[in-house]
Amino acid sequence: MSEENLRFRFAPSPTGALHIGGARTGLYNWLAARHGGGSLVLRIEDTDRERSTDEHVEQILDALRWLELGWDEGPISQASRAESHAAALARLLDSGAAYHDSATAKDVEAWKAEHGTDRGYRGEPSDEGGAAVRLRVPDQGETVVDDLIRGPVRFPNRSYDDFVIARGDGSVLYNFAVAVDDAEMEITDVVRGDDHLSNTPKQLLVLRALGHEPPRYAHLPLLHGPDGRKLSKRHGAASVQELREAGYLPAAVRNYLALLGWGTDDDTTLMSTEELVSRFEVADVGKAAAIFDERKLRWLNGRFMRELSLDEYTAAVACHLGREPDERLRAACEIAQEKAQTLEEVWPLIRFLFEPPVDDEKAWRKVMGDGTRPLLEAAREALGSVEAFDPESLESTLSQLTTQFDVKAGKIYQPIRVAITGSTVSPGIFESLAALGREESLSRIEAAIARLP
RNA sequence: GGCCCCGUGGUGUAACGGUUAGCACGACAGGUUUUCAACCUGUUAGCCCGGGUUCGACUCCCGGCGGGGCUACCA
Repeated sequence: MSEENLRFRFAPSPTGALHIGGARTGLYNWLAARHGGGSLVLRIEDTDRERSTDEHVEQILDALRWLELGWDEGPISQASRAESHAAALARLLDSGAAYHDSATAKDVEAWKAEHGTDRGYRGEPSDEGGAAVRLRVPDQGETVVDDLIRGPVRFPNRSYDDFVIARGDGSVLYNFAVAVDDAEMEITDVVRGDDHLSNTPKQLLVLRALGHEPPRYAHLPLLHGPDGRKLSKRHGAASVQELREAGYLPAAVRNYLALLGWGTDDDTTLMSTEELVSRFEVADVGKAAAIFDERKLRWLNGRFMRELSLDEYTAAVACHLGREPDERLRAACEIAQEKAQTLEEVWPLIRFLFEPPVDDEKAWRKVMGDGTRPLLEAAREALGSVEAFDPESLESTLSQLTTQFDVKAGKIYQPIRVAITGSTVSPGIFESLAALGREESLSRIEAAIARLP
């Protein structure tokens, strides 16, 4: 390997929110750039002004920032590249490598009906105004994409149309713009989705006509939904924004996404981002499409959540809830940290500390059966008289009741839990009582007793 | 239709011309436990099919089947 300066680029098209597949492509570019000590260029692929909107650009930048995937140059929009594109286009027109052609889609179809479907369309130069520009594609030979992941992939030139590189109004099209940009920005490595593999020969043809050396290419397998089709909105969480709203941690998402299509040779699953950077290699990426499975993400996220310090955890929860990370929230987080797999799951566990108990008929029926009254009354007495209202004291006091009444622990703890939280699920009962405080705990138990039949 | 890519359990993956095909998630069972989560133990399930090459193929080759992508004056 030479000492060349590696330059990667991530070029999302802002026609919607940042898709999970796009996020993985961005991540792989980021990891590869960091791993190789190179730089990452963020280019916005918005040559289609009809579908690309500023709002979508902002969404994508926002998603990237949330994922903590920084870039070294950009974002660069296509508008700022217009002059370069026009100049390159003029050169191809001058050299005869490209020509104006007024043929419509119908004309092309008719041409193929006559010449066979396995042969690409070949047009004739036209002087008509408003004609699109097509690149001349040779009938002979093949264009080879030397892919880092798949090895050499051969495409017969004959099967490609003289494709359109600029519209009648002079604006350029993707396969042309992307080739010009990659060359002029001196991109060394293009890492992108598999859906671009068949387009690569077109870009190579443009590059050749312009006299540029092509970059290295690596085409990533696509991401599919649980039904095996290309991942889309139908498959639940399909965008980074949705992942964020579902309460996942950026570090967990990075770890999970990295594992979708790539693995380590020693079976390591849980990796910090530093470790990802040091171990990731584009050439090691697999070839087969992967299915996005949220269950493993949940597990991974739980692992990351539990490894956070209490301050980090509180900050993350506060941010997710849109609250201040104050002492009260910190105390609540302390007793809930071990319990949740996503940030979204934290609030149901701690809300009893901020609001009255939830009204859950099912929980009540399940737990507040016959014989509950004496147990709750005994608990009320015990809690009223215990000296220190801390988890340790509460445990020793309440555990005495289980021997006194000769019942299983759950028989007495569950009614207390439902009394103070309204739910059968909560953080540890002693911690919960302590966090709620003596006065409020007693009043909620009192209210529960009053409600008993 | 044409061109191209891909094919290891339900999911993500590892390995290799010769292993009892490994790991993780999930599922199931049990343990622990004040609920849940976590944790511990065990079980489950895989090389798409058919030919070749080879002493030997999941691994190499060919064919089939299956899935996917591209085939726009979209990106």
